[in-house]
Amino acid sequence: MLDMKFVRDNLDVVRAMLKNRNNSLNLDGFAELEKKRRDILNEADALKNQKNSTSKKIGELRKAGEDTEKISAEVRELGKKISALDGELREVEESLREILLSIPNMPADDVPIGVDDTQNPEIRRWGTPRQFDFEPKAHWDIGDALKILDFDRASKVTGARFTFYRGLGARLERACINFMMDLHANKHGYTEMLAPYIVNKNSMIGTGQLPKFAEDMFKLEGMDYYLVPTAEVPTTNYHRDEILSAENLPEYFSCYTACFRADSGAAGSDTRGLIRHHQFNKVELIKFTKPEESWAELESMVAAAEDVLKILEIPYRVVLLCTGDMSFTSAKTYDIEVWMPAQNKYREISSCSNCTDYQARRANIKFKRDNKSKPEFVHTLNGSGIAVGRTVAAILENYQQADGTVTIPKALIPYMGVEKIS
RNA sequence: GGAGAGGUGUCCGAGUGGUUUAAGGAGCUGGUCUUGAAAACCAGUGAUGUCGAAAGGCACCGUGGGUUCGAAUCCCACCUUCUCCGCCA
Repeated sequence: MLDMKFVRDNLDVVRAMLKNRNNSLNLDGFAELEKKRRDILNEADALKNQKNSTSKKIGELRKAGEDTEKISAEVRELGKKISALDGELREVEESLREILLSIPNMPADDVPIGVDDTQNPEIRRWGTPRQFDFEPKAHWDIGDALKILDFDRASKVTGARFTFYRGLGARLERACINFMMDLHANKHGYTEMLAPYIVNKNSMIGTGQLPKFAEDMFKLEGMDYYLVPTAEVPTTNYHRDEILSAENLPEYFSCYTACFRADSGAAGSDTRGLIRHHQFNKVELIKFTKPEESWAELESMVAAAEDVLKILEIPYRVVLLCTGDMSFTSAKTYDIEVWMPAQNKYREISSCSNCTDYQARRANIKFKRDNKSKPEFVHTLNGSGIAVGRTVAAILENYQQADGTVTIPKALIPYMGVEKIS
């Protein structure tokens, strides 16, 4: 969330930001509420001060054997006033917090203002889309023909938007996970992590999924537990309510999890294939950095994610998300879009964001520059490194052959044990 | 799942109702000594959050309630850690 003082002193700036993000949140009344909070707080604190010193006096009087009945009654009255004020304060603070939790992060200055994904500038392209001398098939048709993806049985066993991988299809998914985890650990300096797939409510608030996006999540019945929508949630919350020391920053983690998204709003698009599922695999990259380092760290995080596609030799492009297309917690996001021959277009396969101090403030993650200095909020970054199911889809489409077989990218052959799927 | 024992500041650790503005260590900062360092000694510091221009105030001893003029200390609930037992991939 944003700093309350910042919102108070920059209401117009925040309002303009909301507009750029297509966010309809109304901030009327915020300033009044914030003032009310301080008024109540000051009044309550003054009364508490009076109460504390009087109570101390009672102790002394008792020791001296004097009667304290009258003065005790006075303090009792004070106590009543104080608890009334405290109750009022709690309500005001809850309302303020609710508002603050609903305000998205401030986009960085170099993020273009735009309405939707048609206004995301392309930053760079890598690789040349292959020229096919036959009509390239969609990955779901390839997967079906090779009997390595089974959507029909998944819908019987569970429902729509799930899949079974089988045989070399299952192995290809697993090979991609292992290849990505090894790459980030060995080459890019990330500490490997395996995290819980279930997190509590405070974690979901910490990274910004709650309270606003509850309908996108799978919640466990009768508990305040949620299936993780991304490894960003457990891994960023790893340091929730902690004060880190500067010498350990920046800290890099890579974490594979299955990801679970209810995504009810997205029904209707990408109904076929691996692109939009309720459960998918993803290798996530997370960084905790000092504020002054986070922009450079974002660039190197995108580079690490791009490296996956470079080594797999699949064409892609990088776009910078405009204000209207950015996620709630992000100050700046690059998407990597992979080339999908059958659809003849680039499709999102990674999203790398600098959340600046926005999540750190929600999750209370700080660091100290040295022993004497005051704690400051860290900056948190997260990025897909990369989405595994979509990588498999991209491999199937980009590496398909005229005879219906799929060759395996060189880097994955050691993980697969075979050179093609037939 | 059952039984027992715990959760105190950066760390160790004392503290069962009123100089606790949290003892005492360790640590950290400065100094003395030393060629330099260590050790020793002296002094300082003592978590974090919040309101305030500042002085200063308020909150905070796992979390949330309660009792009391006054709670780290008493009561209740919850969370969590450890030990033992049971079950189990």
